[in-house]
Amino acid sequence: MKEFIEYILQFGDLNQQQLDLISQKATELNLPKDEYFSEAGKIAQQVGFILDGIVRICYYNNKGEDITTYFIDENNLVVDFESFENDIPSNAYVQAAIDCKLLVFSKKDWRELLDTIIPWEAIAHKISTKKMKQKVDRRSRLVSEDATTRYLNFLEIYPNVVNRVPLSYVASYLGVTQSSLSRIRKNIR
Amino acid sequence: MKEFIEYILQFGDLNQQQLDLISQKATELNLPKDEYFSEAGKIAQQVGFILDGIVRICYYNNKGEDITTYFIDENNLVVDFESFENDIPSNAYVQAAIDCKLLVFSKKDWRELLDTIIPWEAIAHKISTKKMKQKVDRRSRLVSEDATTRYLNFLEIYPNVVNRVPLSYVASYLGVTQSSLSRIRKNIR
DNA sequence: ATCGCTTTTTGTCAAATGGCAAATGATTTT
DNA sequence: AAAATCATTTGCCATTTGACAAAAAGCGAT
Repeated sequence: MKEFIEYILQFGDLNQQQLDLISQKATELNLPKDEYFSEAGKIAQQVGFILDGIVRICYYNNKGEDITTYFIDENNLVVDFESFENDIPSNAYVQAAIDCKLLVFSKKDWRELLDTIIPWEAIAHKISTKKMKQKVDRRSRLVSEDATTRYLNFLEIYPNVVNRVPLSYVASYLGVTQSSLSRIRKNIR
Repeated sequence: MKEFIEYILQFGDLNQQQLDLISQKATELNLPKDEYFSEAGKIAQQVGFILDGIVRICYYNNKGEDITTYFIDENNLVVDFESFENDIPSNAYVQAAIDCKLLVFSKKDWRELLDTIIPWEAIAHKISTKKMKQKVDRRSRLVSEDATTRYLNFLEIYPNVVNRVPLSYVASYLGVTQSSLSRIRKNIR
């Protein structure tokens, strides 16, 4: 819980009473590898914070290939805000890439926090904006680089991910085949 | 102005008095081709709405190449919300890809609207979330497709852009060289 | 129409990447 | 430990794309 408190205090000030209220709403959730946190076509029902593990965002392209578009690791929020806030179906899967331990807020509780804690909305908004911006920037920089540069960039951005998830997830994130990525890794060594 | 009113009413209800107030704050701006609406390293100072023209978001990668990461065309908002709201430097250029006519709100006026018109914040938030989500999705889908598919997809998403901006902008957006894109176009015909 | 400039197309060749299949390695189950 | 299963690496060849340079096309100013 401490990690989450620290996380949100980066985005705004809250007093002890408010922090206690937030703590009360959080529940722990163990999400085993391969299970979904939320699914495409369904409305996101919860906000999560990763205490331990790695989650990936993915979808199936028109060839039916499973494409990872993002990784989220420890001490970060997991939520499709657009789906969650507006009650519209998400267009991506959020799946545990490895066994995860999450802190979870239900939509009901999250909305209660919004109503009760005045700065909460501003904090949530800041987090959401910052995270989406980060995602746009990261993915934008994937397009115009060669595969090796993309991989090196990936290592910088996600130092704690590469050796914990299957190669195929990283390959689809980078937009190369698994065999190409394997060769790229060989050349770097 | 009518276009802008219609645009924002998609995201929430406002009465006539509120709409008038908004109209008063808007000023028209002609932005000639190649001029910047906002620049990397500087704090975004205004919100724009494109009445006519096309704007592109771009940056320089570590090889010094000019990379377009996004196009924005008529009847859409132009703003780096993260920079604008938090007064932090932007990391991208926003440039007129062709001559543009914009509706512009200064930061001061925009904040006055936030203070005066209660639903304004929620509307701005919805727009910002939706636009960023769209951007993430569009760019995500660029990585895992081959160049021809990416181009066809571009045509669908930006039917009004392709013949109005230089080929080189489209090429860097798609992550291919200008000559490759030229060949791809030839093969499609 | 012509000149000068920019943009786009094309040619040639080299390098990067993909597709497929087999081999190797790692992990789990029996 | 052996078998079964899954993940990763490698080989081979075809295809795509990039790099570079030259030609062609488009466009505005005169």
